[in-house]
Amino acid sequence: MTTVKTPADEAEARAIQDELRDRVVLDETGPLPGRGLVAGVDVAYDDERDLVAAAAVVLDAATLEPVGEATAVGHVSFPYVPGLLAFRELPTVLAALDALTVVPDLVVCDGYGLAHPRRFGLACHLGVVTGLPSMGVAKNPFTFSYGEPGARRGDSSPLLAPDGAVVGRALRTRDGVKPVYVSVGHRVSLDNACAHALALSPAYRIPETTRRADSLCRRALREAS
DNA sequence: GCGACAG
DNA sequence: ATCTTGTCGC
Repeated sequence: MTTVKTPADEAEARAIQDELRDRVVLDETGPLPGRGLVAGVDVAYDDERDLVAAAAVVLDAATLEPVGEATAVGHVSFPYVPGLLAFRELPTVLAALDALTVVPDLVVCDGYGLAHPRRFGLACHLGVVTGLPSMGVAKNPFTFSYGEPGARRGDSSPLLAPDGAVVGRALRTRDGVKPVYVSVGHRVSLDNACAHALALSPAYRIPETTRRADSLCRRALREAS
């Protein structure tokens, strides 16, 4: 059972990120696109009732057919603070991952990995505590900048931190549609992460993994007591 | 000091 | 994230 420490405050949360950051592995390429089992994770909130529902859905990367899924419901343990999203989402996400009966070869997160103020976003955190290769696909550029990529599916451009460092890639998954923002989490190369993101998005802007996880966690939240 | 800011 | 059905268009 993997878990995450719930910080008492924001300062402690940042300290935990600074401590865990060194454990991120960046010199592995990860599973090849279109091969193995890929999990998608997402969460839905009901702040009124103090509830969080997480879902993990595993797809066969070759066919995109689901081979496993699990959910978990918990209580909101941390407020939403940009840069500290992992402390809000991971406790319940890890519970859902633990409930899976299959072990994924890669986990796709709804958010960022290295594209983070301290280079330790949600996907890095998840990867480090589970040991699994992980990556992030976000719907918004957060505080990062990028040049508009070409208009065709598959076109991309570097996602840049304020200091000019490349922290990910703006990737067009559909012709003429706003790109998604891909960054490495743990034990995956940026090239492979982008190839996975593209292979997982044959019909919609968002990868099938997160689309499936999104609908599943919403259903779990509705059905939660 | 102020604003911006993944989900 | 969340409030939310049908509808316009390819």
